[in-house]
Amino acid sequence: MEAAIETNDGEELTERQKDVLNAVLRLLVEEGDRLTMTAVARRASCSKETLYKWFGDRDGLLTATVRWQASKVRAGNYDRQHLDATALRASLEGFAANWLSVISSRTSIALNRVAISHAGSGEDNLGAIVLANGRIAIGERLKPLLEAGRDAGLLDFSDTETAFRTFFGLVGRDVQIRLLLGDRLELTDAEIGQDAADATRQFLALYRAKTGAA
Amino acid sequence: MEAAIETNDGEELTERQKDVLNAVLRLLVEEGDRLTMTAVARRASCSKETLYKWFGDRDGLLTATVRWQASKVRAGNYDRQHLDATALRASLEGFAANWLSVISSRTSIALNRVAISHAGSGEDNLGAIVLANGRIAIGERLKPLLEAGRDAGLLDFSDTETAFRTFFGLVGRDVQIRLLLGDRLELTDAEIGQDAADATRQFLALYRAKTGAA
DNA sequence: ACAAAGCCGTACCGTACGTTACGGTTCGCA
DNA sequence: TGCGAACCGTAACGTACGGTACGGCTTTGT
Repeated sequence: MEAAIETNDGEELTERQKDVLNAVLRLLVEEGDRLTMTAVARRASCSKETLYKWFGDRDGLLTATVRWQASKVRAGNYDRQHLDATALRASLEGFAANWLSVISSRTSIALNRVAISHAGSGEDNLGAIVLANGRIAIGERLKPLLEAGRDAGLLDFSDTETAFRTFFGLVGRDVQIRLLLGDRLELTDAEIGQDAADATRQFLALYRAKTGAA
Repeated sequence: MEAAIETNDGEELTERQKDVLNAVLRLLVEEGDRLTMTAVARRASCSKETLYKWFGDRDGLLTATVRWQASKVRAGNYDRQHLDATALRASLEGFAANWLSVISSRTSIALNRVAISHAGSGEDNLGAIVLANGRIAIGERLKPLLEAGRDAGLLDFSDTETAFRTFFGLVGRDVQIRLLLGDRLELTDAEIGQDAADATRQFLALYRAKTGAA
């Protein structure tokens, strides 16, 4: 029940197809889920016939778009050999800041909205894809860091998943739900950095090993 | 920019109208946002003409439904005169458990989904209503408790809003976004109680006054 | 150079659904 | 008892949009 099942793609797309999906992304940000196939065709300067040939139907187009965006976001894992308290803190802050900028981006908000809409309308895997490339992907990337921190004697926890979920909560707090519900909430880079630092400080206060260094 | 603006209602509804809105709620849970006016009329055993006379149009019906549910959920504030460490912890756990059962209820998930969908589709206040009666309402009810805890020397923080958002994050973590995206995640009462206790313990670890009691 | 394939733009089709209209029935009230 | 208002059930209307068909243009391969 982990990632990799829903992430097998983003490639085998021609440049033209990527252009089309980028147009869908822009349209999704502007119009939300009410985008029409006609609007997509006009924006992407392609025919509807081509859309249907390439992506099957409307859901196929949305699915391809979500996968395409996911493949663009996928970042490298933070695995370093030398981990001290300073490096751990910096890495955690990096994760937190990155996550906050992702969830507060217009693209992420739009994609989560459409995925949530579809999750409410019967059988659909858009939600699973977004989940696999959001919440789950960040978890898979962060957990090795947490365990490395524990191996280095810097952190103390028994269950990695639980520790990760705490970090997730401390970082995200109410940001995502507020944005999804339409709350105006412009996060500047400075605020993101501050929030990331605060969340990291709180996380370390909860999970720093008693015998660890400062 | 606080509540009370979007909450002026839930009343001046006849019993028959409440029945209709309850039917909408049930239908919303079953069908999601794709519910049709015809389906509502059939389920509620009323005519479409009546629906339009009472609620104006489809959006009016949804808005009335969201307000009606909000008016049902509104709970009393936790204000007690005698607050010691034990009572504070119990109250926080109560808030946390209550919040977790709300956001994991099928009704809340359905309503948040439709509100989020509409927030993505142009001008709409469904999101604002849900926000005002969810995230903001719980904040308004919890903040007095936090400040009472501070006044009693049990808690230490400078900004109430920030402290509340931390508590919010520790309690909710990834639960709401996972449920909204369609993740199967059945929370039993026992798990909710456990999670509420854990979140409260972590919150107190972060915000307990240095000079306070155990 | 020419045929075949791919694609653009547009017109077209079918359906679902929001909204309105209307005949028939019930209920409150004088 | 009779009248009007409210309401139910259903039929009908108009539109928006997903999906398809087709004529013409461009590219590719031989």
